[in-house]
Amino acid sequence: MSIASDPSAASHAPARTRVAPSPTGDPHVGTAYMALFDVAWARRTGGRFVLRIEDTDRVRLVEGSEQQIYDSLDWLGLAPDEGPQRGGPYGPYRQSERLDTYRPYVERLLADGHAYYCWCSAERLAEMRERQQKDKSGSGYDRLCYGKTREERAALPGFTDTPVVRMLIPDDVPLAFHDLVRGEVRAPRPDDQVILKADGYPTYHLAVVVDDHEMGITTVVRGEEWISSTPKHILLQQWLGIPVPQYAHMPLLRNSDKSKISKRRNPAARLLWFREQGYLPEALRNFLQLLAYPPVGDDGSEIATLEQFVDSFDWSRVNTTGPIFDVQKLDWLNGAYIRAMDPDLLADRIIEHLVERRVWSEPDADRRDLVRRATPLIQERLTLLGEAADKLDFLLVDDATLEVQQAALDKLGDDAARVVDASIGVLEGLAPWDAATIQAALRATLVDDLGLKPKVAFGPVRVGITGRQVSPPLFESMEILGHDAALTRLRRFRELL
RNA sequence: GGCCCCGUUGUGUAGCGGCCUAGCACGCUGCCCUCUCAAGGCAGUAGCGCGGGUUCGAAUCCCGUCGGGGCUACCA
Repeated sequence: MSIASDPSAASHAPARTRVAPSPTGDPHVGTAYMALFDVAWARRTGGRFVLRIEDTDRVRLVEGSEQQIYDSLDWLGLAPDEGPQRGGPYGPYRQSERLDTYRPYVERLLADGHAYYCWCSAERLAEMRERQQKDKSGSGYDRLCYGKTREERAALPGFTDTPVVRMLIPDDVPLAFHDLVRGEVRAPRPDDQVILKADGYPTYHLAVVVDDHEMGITTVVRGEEWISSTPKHILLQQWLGIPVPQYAHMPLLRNSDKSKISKRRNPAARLLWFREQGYLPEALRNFLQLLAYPPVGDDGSEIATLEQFVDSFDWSRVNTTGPIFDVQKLDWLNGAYIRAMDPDLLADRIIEHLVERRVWSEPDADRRDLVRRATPLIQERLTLLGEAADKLDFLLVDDATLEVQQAALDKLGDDAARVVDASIGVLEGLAPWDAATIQAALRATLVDDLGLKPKVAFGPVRVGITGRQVSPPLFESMEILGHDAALTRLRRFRELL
C-alpha cells in the first residue's frame, strides 16, 4: 500500500486547525506557509481551518495589515473557514475583542496558587538580567515578588504600581511532549512567564492556550521557534484542566545565510512581494508545499495541485529541516504554471497584473484583443507575469514611436540594408498576410535568393519590426502587427541604416 | 553562556541496514532543435560534516564531536 492512499488520516476525527498571525505589518510568508499545512490537515480530515488575529501587542499594531492578511490568504486559495471576516460559531476571532474571556482564567490560576502578581519595574528586570549574564548564573525571574503582598513588595526597590501576573513554574514541570512532525521532543525549562501584562492584555502564552481551547482547536501548527514555549502551554492546560491539542512544529523558512527568514534580509519574507512580482498564487502555494514536504504523486512530480497535496497529506512526511527559501526554484515553478495555463486566461491575468501594478492603464477592447492574440507567443517565455509588458511593448506602441535599440543597431551586419530592401520588396504585395506565408516569402528571397544564413537573414527584419535583437517569434509577430504596420516599420527602419 | 531543534551535491529533497558505483527536481555547463530568446530533448557537474562504535554489511542504528538554527521579553 502506498503512503498516498493511506487511509489513516481519514479515520481521524475532523481537525480544527488555525493560523494566528499578528497584524504588525505586511503579512509574513510564514503565515501562508503555516496556513497551507493547516488547510491540508483540516481538509484531509474533513475539519475546519480558522483564522485568529493575535493583536495583543498594542504597541506594534499596524493599521491595515489585518486586511492584507485576509487578502493574501484569499489570493493564495487558503481562505479560512472561520475568522474575523467570515465569522463562525467561536467568535470573536480577534484577541483584542476577547479580553473578558481571559480574565476568569487568570483569576483561577491566581486563586489556585499557580500564578502570582509581580510589581517589578522594567528597570529592575533589566538589571537582574544583566547581573545574571555577568555571573553566568541561570536566567529567569528571581521571584522577588512571589509570596509578597503589595505592601511588602512596595517597601523594596524596583517597584511599579501596576502589576503583571506570572506563572509559578514548578520544579517538576514536564518538558517532553509529542510532536506530529518530530515525535518525542524535549524543550527547555521555562521561566516564570508573564501571562497578563500591566496593560491588562494577556501575553501570547495565555491567549493561545485559552483561545485554542475555546475555539475547539485540535491541532496547533506553528513554527519551530515555539518548541521552547510549549512546556508553558502544556502546563497552563494542565492547570486549567483543558485538553492538550496536538502540536505540529514546522521547520523554519530561512534566508540564504540560514538565519530565520526575515523581511529585513529577504524581500520574499513579505507575502505581498510575490503578488507584486507577478508570481502566480498556485505556484507559490506549490513551492511552499515543496519546502516542507516531499513531492506528491506517483511519478514523483513536484508539480501538484492543492487537492493532490491534501489527498496525500501525512504528518510523518513533513520535513524537520529548515529549508532555505530559493527563489530560483520558485521562478521555475512559476514558469511551469504559466506554460500550463489556458492562453486566454493567462492574457487576462497579465492585464490584471499590469493594471494593478500601474504599468498599463485599463486597456480598451481592441488592446485587450491584441494582448490575447499575442499572449501565446510569449507564454513559454515568461517567468513572471510582469515580464509580459516588456515583451509585448513593441506590439502596443505606434509604428512611428517604436524605438530601435542602439545595441540592436550596433549588432547589425553589413547585409542589413540589402536585407531590409529585399524584404520590403517581397512583402509589399504579399497575401495572405499570415505567419506561414510571410516566412515562406522571406525565406525564399533572403535565404534562397540572397544566399544568407537564416540567422543572418532574419536578424535585420527582427530589429526593424520589434526594435530589438531578441523578440517573440518574428513571423507570428508580423502577422499580428498587420501588413501596413510591418511595412511602415521596415521603411522607417531602412532610413536608419 | 544555558537549554532545545536540525545536519544527504550550490538549493529543495528521495533514502528509513544490503536494491546506493547514492535517485529526482531547480541551478550551472555543453550538445541537439531552431528566425532571436525561450520552451523541449540529451549529456555533464557536484553530496551522505567529522570521529568512534554496533553489525558479515551503515547515508541509514548508538555515542561523541563539530557546524547551523531557535529560544532565553510586560514581541508574537
